Parts: sequence; structure tokens; C-alpha cells
Amino acid sequence: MENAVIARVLGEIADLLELKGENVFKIRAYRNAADTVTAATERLADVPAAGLTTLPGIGKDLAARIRELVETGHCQYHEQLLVEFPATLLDLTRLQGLGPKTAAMLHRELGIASVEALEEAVRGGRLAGLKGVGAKKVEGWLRAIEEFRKFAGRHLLADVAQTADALVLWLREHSPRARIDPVGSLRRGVETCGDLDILVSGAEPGLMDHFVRYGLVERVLGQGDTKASVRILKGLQVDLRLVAPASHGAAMQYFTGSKAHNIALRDLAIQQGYRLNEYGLLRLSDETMVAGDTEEAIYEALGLAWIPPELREQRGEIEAARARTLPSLIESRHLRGELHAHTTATDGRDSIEDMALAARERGLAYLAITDHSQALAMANGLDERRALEHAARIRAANRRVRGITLLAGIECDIRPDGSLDLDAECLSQLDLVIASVHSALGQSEAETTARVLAALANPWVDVLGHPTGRLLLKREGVRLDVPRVVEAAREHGVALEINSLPDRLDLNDLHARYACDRGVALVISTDSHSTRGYEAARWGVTIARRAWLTPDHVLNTLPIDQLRPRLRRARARAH
DNA sequence: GCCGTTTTCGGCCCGACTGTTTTCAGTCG
Repeated sequence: MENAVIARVLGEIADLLELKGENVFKIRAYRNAADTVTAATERLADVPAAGLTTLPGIGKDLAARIRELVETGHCQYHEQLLVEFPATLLDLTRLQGLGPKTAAMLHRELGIASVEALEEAVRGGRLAGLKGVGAKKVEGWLRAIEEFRKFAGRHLLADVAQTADALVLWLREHSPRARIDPVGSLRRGVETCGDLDILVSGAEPGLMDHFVRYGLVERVLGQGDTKASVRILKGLQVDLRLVAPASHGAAMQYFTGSKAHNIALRDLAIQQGYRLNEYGLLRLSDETMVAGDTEEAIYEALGLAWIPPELREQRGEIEAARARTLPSLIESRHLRGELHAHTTATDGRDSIEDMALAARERGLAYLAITDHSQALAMANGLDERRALEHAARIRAANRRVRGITLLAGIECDIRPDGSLDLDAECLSQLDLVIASVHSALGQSEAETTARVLAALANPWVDVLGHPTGRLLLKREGVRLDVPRVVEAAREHGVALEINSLPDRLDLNDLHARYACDRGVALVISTDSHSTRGYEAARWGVTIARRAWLTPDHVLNTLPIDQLRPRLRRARARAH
């Protein structure tokens, strides 16, 4: 049994206990355990109970549940809970503004156990008279149902990438010498993916059977000689395609897409007397194959430079490839520093020193510690006094730790009225200030825009953090007039953040490109809340590549001595 | 349900916001 399956069951137990109204700390214990299992590097099915209890957050009881799962394939506790509450009831709690208490009440009072049933009950007016349920709540739920449907079937890029990595390893076990490449929206780095496509050539016989036997497969949707489709954990569909080595490049090109890019490319091929499909580029006159084994050869035959997958969205890349003016895109190795990280002072999990050592380990030359400000009470945010004390600790650590420069910063809340959550006296004494919106996300576009513009006017703001506040597959961002914010950022010399958290990716690719085109500097930040958080940098870099950014456009590719004068506060100080 | 060992019991993050209450429950982050 795979760790992911164990984690799913533990997580579901937590959700079900929540419906039941169980002790919140017990619920948290199951959630923590699910996280621990997900993060574990070894296969827990191979670990005896005594070994399991050495993992953080797993004691005697949880170890026993895991062993039971591994040995019998079931967990009785889980199944008992599912008798009380159907699994579809959990979907209700995924609706924004509807939690476990309400879901349990709807189930108890009206027998509602799914999103569909809730919608029907609303339309039939059956919710009238329920305690604590008014018109506004119902209206909000209907909106939430709409969003729920819109997001259904989509998956975060980072999740799909993780699935792909594991699956490629599994396929390699069977066919070590095959070419195995994830393609489709994952290869293009699209922020959410509907499915996962994997392309294989040169496989040993029997690979298809091996594929459908993969541990996370829940259902085989179809299996033929050259294509198999399965549904795996969390409903993600995976398509595997076998092609001849001579067509591998053509198939890579074809299955990577995007559709719009491919249509334009095929059109170009026809204009030049060719036909392009997933098997190769063929001359129309005599059907001979001109290219097919590599993508480079296909693009070259069409008079184009090879186009990085992230750019294949029919946004001008074909013209640039013809003119040989494609940008030299940024890569993870170009990032020299991290400008957004949290510690145990607020809601981070690791100390200043541990965060510094882990950043150094990753080859970073500088790290800004930017904990939350007081408005974020749930994160134990810092007031002026604590912020300055924290800054002193960061500077002391900076003198102790060799090989990396620490900057004392803050992620300061932008209050609903646009003022900052800490006074100028405090902000002026720090090395870096990120200003972010975390609350009152329901303001109108005019209000939010005015709010952010007011924050950008503050001379001590260096970076605007996760500008739209969106959470992928969960909530839309704030309503914001992005062009006006970009213009103000340019005017004031404030950098805009590309937040690398897989469920933020904020700014998105289009906004980042827009900002860059107008001369606004960007930073790629991981918003790390633990030493493992830095790994998210690759997702921010992916967004930056999709935004056509080169290292020159991104401030934290600079060495520290060139970074400091580029920060807005360097100018504020000069005045 | 886990953890620690100056705690084997008593902590474990808790304040803001919203809609619905006429004094607060539920949800969110």
C-alpha cells in the first residue's frame, strides 16, 4: 500500500471526526499524521509498528491504524465512521462558507448528503426555517456550489508533478531503457491540470500491464496496445501512450500542446508544403518523413527555433521563434536569494538559524526573514516592539551564521483602509518590507484597488506580496484593477511578487508578463513556512518562464550588493 | 490522539468576520 493511500484514509477520518463534532485536538492529530505520512520518504507499508511511532505525531494508536490498513487493506474505525456519515457529505464541507457543523446539521435534519442534494433542497425551498440559516447564507452556498463545479476535476500543478515523478519511477522499474516523458499541461507548467499524459517509446513488452498495476490506480478506464487510461487517487486521470522511437519528438510536440499552439504550427507546416501530426512532419508531395524523432528537428524544419514548452500558448512564441528572438528564460539555478520566509516567531515551523542553514544548503546567498505583522493574530503576528526584537535576533544570527546573508524583514498586512499594520518608524528600521492583503477579501474592486494603491504609496514598501490573494481551486483572488496596480508599482519602484506556493502562484503568468512588459521588477519567493518550503521555488520559476521572464527581470537573481540599491527603500532613504 | 520527562495530565494557535443570534455560533485562515 502506498503512503498516499494511507494518508488519504487518515485525512478522511479527520474530516469524518469533524462532522461528528469530536475533540478538535484528536482531529488535528489525524490531520498531522496524514501530513507526516505524505511527507515520509520511506514506504510505510514496510515499516513495523515500533518504527512508525518514531515518526512525529504518530503514537501507539495511529501506528496500529496504519498497520491495520497495510495488513488488511481496511481500517475498521474509518469504515464505522462512513456508516454514520456518507463520504459524499464531505463534499459539502468543501463549499466555501459551509463547515462541518452545518453539514452535519443538514444531514441530520434533512438527510442532505451531497452537493446535489443541497442544491435540490435550496431550489425546493426546504431550507426555510432551519436554525441559523438565512437568505444570505443560502445565496453564498449557491455561489460556492458553482465554484465547486468549476474546480472539480482540476488538480494543482505541483500535485500532478509529484504523481508524474512517482509514476515515471514505477514505469522505469519495468522498462529502464525506455524514453518516458510527461507531456500535456504538466510539461507546459499550467497552474492546474485536468489530467496527466505520459509518453513512452522504446518500452519492453508488457509495460501497459505494468502501468495499470500501479499502486495508486483506482480504476482502469481503458487499455489497448498503444494507449491506456486509468483513474488514480483523488480522481486524476492518467493517459499513457506508446509511440515508435522515430515518432517520439513528434508525439512530444503533439501531446504537449497547447491546442492553439499546435493549430498554428500545423497551419505553418501546410504553408511550407508539409503535414504535421503525432507521427512526424511529412512532405505533402511524397509523404516522406522530414522530422519526427526530436522536437528540435521539427521546429527547425519549419524554420523555427525550438520553443520551450512553457511558451507554447500561442502568445507570440511562433513569431519570436522565427525571428530568433525567444527570451533566454529564467531557471531555478539563477535564483541567488530568497525574499519571503517565516519562522517560529509567527506561523513558521523552524527557527531563524534552521531556515538560514537550509537556505545556504540550497545554494542561496541571502535570505530575508519576513514574519507576519500583528493584524494576523491567528499567526501570532508581530507588533512594532516584537518586530524590532525579532529583527535584532535576525541580525545576531546573521553575525553567527557563515556563508549566507540574512535580511531582517516583515510581511506587513495591508489593513482594509490601505494603511500598513506597523508604523513607519518600525518599517524604516527593517531591511525589507513585503506588504500583503490577508483580510477583508470581499471588498469591491474599487475599494481593494484603492487599498493596494495606498499601500504602494508608503515609502517603506519594497514588495507587494501575493498581489491577488487567490487560492487555486479554492477561491478567486480579490477584485483588483491589476493595470492600475502595475502602473503604481512602476511609479513607486515597488517589486511585485510571484509567490511560488503551489496553491497561490500569484501573480499568475499573464499578470507577471504584463508587469514585466511595463518595466516593473518581479521577485520569485517561496513564502517558506519551513526548511522544506524552499523546494517550491521551481513552481514560481515555472510561472516566471510562462511569463517570458529572463533572469534580468527578477530581483532575487542579483547578488546582494546589487539587490540592496534596487530595493525601494534605497530611494526612500536617499530622500 | 500526541507529547513531554522541571507535565503520565494538561496542554495542543486563536482572533476576525459574517450572518444570525438579541449575546453568539460557525467558518476561515
